[in-house]
Amino acid sequence: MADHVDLVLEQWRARRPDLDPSPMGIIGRMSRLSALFDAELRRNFAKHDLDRASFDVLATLRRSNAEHSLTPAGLMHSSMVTSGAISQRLDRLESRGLVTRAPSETDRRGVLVTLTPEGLELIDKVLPTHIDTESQLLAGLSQTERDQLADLLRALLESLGDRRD
Amino acid sequence: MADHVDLVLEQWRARRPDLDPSPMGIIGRMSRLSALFDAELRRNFAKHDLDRASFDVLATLRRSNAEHSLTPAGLMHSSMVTSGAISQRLDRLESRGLVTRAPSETDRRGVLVTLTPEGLELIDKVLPTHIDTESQLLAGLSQTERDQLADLLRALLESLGDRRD
DNA sequence: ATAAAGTATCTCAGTGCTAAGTAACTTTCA
DNA sequence: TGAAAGTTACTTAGCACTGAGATACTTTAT
Repeated sequence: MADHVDLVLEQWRARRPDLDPSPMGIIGRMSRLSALFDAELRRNFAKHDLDRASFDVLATLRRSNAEHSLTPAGLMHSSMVTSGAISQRLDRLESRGLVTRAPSETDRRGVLVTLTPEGLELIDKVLPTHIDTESQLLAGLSQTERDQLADLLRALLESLGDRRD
Repeated sequence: MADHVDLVLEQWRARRPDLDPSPMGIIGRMSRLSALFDAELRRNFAKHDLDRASFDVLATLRRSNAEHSLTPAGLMHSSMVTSGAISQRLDRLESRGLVTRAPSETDRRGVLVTLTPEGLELIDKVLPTHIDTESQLLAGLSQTERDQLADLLRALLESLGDRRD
């Protein structure tokens, strides 16, 4: 069995036999899988008039605490995008009435972002379809394989400094 | 041991115990790893006055055949971006003198993209540093773990229809 | 008390992508 | 042969992100 990356590796070994392209066997595959996942998840978001960026923010607020609230900095750390991107995402969500921004009560620089009832309703509607979509994307692996894969990915993330906070 | 995604899974189980978030244990981790990989690889490309998009095109041409040539459609399939993105990437590379575009001899709609000597020199200089960077990103896994991971990712890609062509 | 350093958020110009549409050409098939 | 369908590459508007910088506030250190 062979996928597209196997072809790429073969080509490199033919053209540049002096280099060892094996790291691409992991990083190249991860990159292709991410692109495939993104395309499929985007299709589902579009059905609900959402995009990945908005979904990420709504979902992060939904799971954060019982009040469904978080600071922009908290959203930034969870999403791995810059502060500018968060500001713009919040502008869009706020103008659609899905989140509110309120001044922090303890820090006058700070802002508290909270899901509105409309935001809560939307994310609770989309979430099950999102998990279904993800589940279908993984349907080609057995439960054992999925567990092994999750463990290896966790080990890799930890080795790169990814922590709980 | 726990990474950021373990926290996310715990939060979902607390807020929505009716849903099974386990698919995120794979798809969420893949997404975080891709973001970390991208950031690190970009740092290396920038040292050589390149970006990921340009590197992808140059590398695909470099490994494709002895003439280092390919059609825009071939580049598109390999890169998983739209035809418009390829046109724009080629505009940039052509204006920097790293590739040429010539009319196809067999199909008057077609174009043949070829590395210039400057393009070849650049990609051959960057390639070893790129592989080094990738190798360091994977240094936290043993060789056995890397092989297991590559096999699982290949199986997943194949189940999603990724083929050699 | 105050200066310096640090933090939180936002703004904006520049960049590269997608989606949709166009134009030119090739293939299929009645 | 000729019309319809398919392919190839390109153009453009719109979008979301980054990186740099600005502003306002808080913490630290003297």
